[in-house]
Amino acid sequence: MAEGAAEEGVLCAKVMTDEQMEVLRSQISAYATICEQLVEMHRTMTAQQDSLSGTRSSHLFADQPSGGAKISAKQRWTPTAVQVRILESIFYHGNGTPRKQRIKEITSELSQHGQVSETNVYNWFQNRRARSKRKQAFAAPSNTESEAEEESPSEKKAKKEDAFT
Amino acid sequence: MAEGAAEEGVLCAKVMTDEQMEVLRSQISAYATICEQLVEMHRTMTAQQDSLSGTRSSHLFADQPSGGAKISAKQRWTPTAVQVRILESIFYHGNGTPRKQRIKEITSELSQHGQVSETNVYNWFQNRRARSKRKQAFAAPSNTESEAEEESPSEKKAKKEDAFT
DNA sequence: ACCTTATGAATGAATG
DNA sequence: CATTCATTCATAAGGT
Repeated sequence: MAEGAAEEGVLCAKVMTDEQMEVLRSQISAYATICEQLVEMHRTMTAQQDSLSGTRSSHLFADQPSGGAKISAKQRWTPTAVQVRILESIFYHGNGTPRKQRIKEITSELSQHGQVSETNVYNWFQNRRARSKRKQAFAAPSNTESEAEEESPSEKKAKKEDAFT
Repeated sequence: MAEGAAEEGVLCAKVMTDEQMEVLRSQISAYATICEQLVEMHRTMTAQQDSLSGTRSSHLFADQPSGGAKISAKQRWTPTAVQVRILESIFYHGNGTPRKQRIKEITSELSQHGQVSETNVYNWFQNRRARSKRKQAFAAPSNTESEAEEESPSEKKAKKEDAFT
């Protein structure tokens, strides 16, 4: 499983090659896909079971009861795993500037996997971009060009670039 | 599970910081955990549904007997006493909102007393401020008494307001 | 050893 | 957009 690779990277060194990176990347991707499928499968089966015994015990990972009797519900939107995946994928795809129309489309698509509003989507992209940028700021304040190494007090640490959540 | 056991002493040019590693690590861990739970759940339901056929399809992906998703290592940054003192002092000094540049300076200084990243510092101030504010919510509803602004730099205990419920 | 508390980190939403 | 706020989650620390 993925643990092997992860552990390897840590135990042996603090660095990763592009290849290793790719491996991890695809592994995570695989997990994501599998999870989606499982969720779907589970949903179906749960629906079936409900007809018989109404045994519901799925509050594992923020699968909010759509349209359920949420009395003291959370006020804050929490995207489901599937939704995050979709959003991430869109974000990653390069469409960094979702227009009004685009937002609607995305919202529409996400609605199939849970309650969501256009504002949610909008905020999500805003936050995503901002945080991505901030990480870069933290990460690379130094010049990208290979110039004279300044007298750094310590090793160049803190390069926080988001993976691909 | 130990599939990446080949790349041992690879000299890597492309590096990954501990933060990045941690992100990946937790992501994989999260997916692994979710997958396990889903598999388990699915298994249970399948067993329920057709207790006669006993359809087991849970070995689709990875069904490992051992505690697989246990990838843990360094997880959370914990400031040293000295670092806390410095941070506390800076916070007390009035710089309520440290800018990027300021963060870097502080990080630099703290680095002399232990490993820190700018993200750590950033988070620290965020939390510190939030917490400080929350504390006053109880202390001063509308009293005319002296309003306590801060605590002593190195002494900031007394945080027992569980709010309600 | 478990339970509680403190606190670092993540993130949706708000504000400028 | 850039920052900030508020809430929440996860986990290290500490008490019983």
